[in-house]
Amino acid sequence: MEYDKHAYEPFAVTVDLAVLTLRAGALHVLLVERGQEPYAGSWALPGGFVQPDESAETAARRELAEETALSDVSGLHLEQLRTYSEPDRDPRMRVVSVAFAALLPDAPEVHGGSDAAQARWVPYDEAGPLAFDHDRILADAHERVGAKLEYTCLATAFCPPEFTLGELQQVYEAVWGTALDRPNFRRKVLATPGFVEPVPGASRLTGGRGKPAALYRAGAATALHPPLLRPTPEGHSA
Amino acid sequence: MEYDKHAYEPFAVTVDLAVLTLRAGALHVLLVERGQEPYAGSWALPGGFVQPDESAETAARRELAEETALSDVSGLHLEQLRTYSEPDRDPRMRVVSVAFAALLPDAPEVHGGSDAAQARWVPYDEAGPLAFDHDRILADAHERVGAKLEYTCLATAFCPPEFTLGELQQVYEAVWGTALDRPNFRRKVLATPGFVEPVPGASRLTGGRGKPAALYRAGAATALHPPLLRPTPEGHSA
DNA sequence: GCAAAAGTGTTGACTATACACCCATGC
DNA sequence: GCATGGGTGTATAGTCAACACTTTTGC
Repeated sequence: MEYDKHAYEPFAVTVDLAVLTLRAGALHVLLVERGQEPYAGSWALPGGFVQPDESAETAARRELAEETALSDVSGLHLEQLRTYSEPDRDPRMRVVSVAFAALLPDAPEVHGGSDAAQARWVPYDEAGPLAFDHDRILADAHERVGAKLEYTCLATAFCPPEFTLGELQQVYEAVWGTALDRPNFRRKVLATPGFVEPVPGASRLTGGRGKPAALYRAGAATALHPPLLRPTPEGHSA
Repeated sequence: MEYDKHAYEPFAVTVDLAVLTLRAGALHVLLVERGQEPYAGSWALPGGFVQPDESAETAARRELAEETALSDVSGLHLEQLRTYSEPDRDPRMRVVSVAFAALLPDAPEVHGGSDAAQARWVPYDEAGPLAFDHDRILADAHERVGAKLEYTCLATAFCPPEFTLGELQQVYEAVWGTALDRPNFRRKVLATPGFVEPVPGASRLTGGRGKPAALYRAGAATALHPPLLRPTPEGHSA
C-alpha cells in the first residue's frame, strides 16, 4: 500500500440520504429539487460533501439537520447503506458517495432548508425517476430497511417515543406493503423480550373511535430472536 | 449541492479486503505484513487505492487478484461491507476506505503478490491486533458473513464447484463456531429449492475413511426461505 | 345499538429438534 | 471387526397462522 498525495486524481466524497418516514400510514421519502445542471429540475436525494474534519456519519447527520430543519437529530436512526463509486455516476467529476438511510418518527413539514431550493415529502411509490443513481440508492434503502425490520428492532425508529402496537404494526405494513394479522403481530412483539416495554397505565385513542390502546416505549433489545419474517408471497417451501 | 473541484481538500479513496477462506475446517483470513510506517511490521488487511477509472468493486477485485495471485477471480464472491471514514483513521492524510469481504473456496498458498512484502493465511482467531482500524473491519466482515449465512446461499461461495453436504456444513460450523446436527442440516439444505442441486451419480471420499459422499453444485437460488438460523446460545424466547 | 379499534383465546397444521439407526468405505 | 463419515427415519415438543370472540370507546 503506497501512499502518495500526488499519485492519484482527487476524489470528491459525498453523502446521500434516503430519509424515510411514515405519513398517514404510507412510506414517504424526503426529496429535494435540483436547481442546476445536471439534472436541473429533477428530484434527488438530499446530500452534500463530506468536510475535511468529519466522518461520513457526521456529515450525514449534519445534512439531515440542515434539510429537515429539525432541532434535534441526535436520536434519529442513521444507517450506512453502501458506497456508490461508479466512475461515471456524476458527469462532471469523480464523486464517491456514501449512502445512508435515515428513519424519522414524525414527519415535520419541510420546504427548503439552507441548502436545497425546495424539499418535499413524496410517497415512496411516487418517487419518480431521480437524478444520478438515486433511484437505485432509494431502492437499496427500502430493501435494507425492509430486511432489517425482520431481525432487528428497527421499526421503533419510525415511531415517536411512546407508541401503540397498532402504530408499530403500521410501520411493518407500510414498509413491506403487506397486511399482517393483528393478534399474531401483537404476540410476536410482546414475546420478544426488550423489543417494547409498556408505559404503565398510559393509553391513547388512535382513530378517534375504538378502544384506547396501551402505550409502549422502545426497549433495550436491538436484535429480534426469533425474527419477525415477512409473509412469503406463496408457499413456504417444502 | 454545490460542486467545486477546489472547495474541498482532496480525499484518498482506498479499498480494504477481508479475504476469508476455510483451511482444514477453520476460518482463515488473508493478511499482509506492512513494510513501512505507520504500523511497519504489523499485519494488515490487503488493499490499495481506487484508480481514477475504476469503481471500488473493480479496485477490490483487482487487488484480490494481485494479492492471491489467482488466475481467475471473476467468480469469487465479493461483498461490500461499509465505508470507514473517521478523519483520523490514517495518521498521514485523509483516507476513506471502502471495505469488502471476499470469500474463497480453496486456499492457494500465497507468499507475496506484486504489492505486499509478505502475505499469509492466518486463522481467524489468531489474527492479532492489526494496523489502522482493520481489527474492526475484520470483525465486521465476520459478523456480516455469519449473518448472511442464515438467510442467503452465501455458504456455497466457500465451496469448490462440486462439494459434499458435509463440506457445506463445515462452512457453517467454522463461521458460526458452533456444531450443527448433521441429519437436520441436511434436511434443511435439501428442503430449500435451488440452494444445492445434486451432481448425478457423482460421489467422493472425504476423510479417507467412511462412506463416499454425494456431490452437489450451487443452485440458482440466492435467498433462503425459510432461513437457516444459528442456534441460540440459550432459551428460544417465550 | 352500531361501528371501530384494541386485546384474548383456541385450534390444527406445520416445523424443528434430538436421537436412534443403517450404509459404505479404509484399515 | 471396528472406526469413521454419509445418509434415513421418527417421535415429541414447539411454534405459527387463521379466525372466533370479548372489551372499550365515539357517535
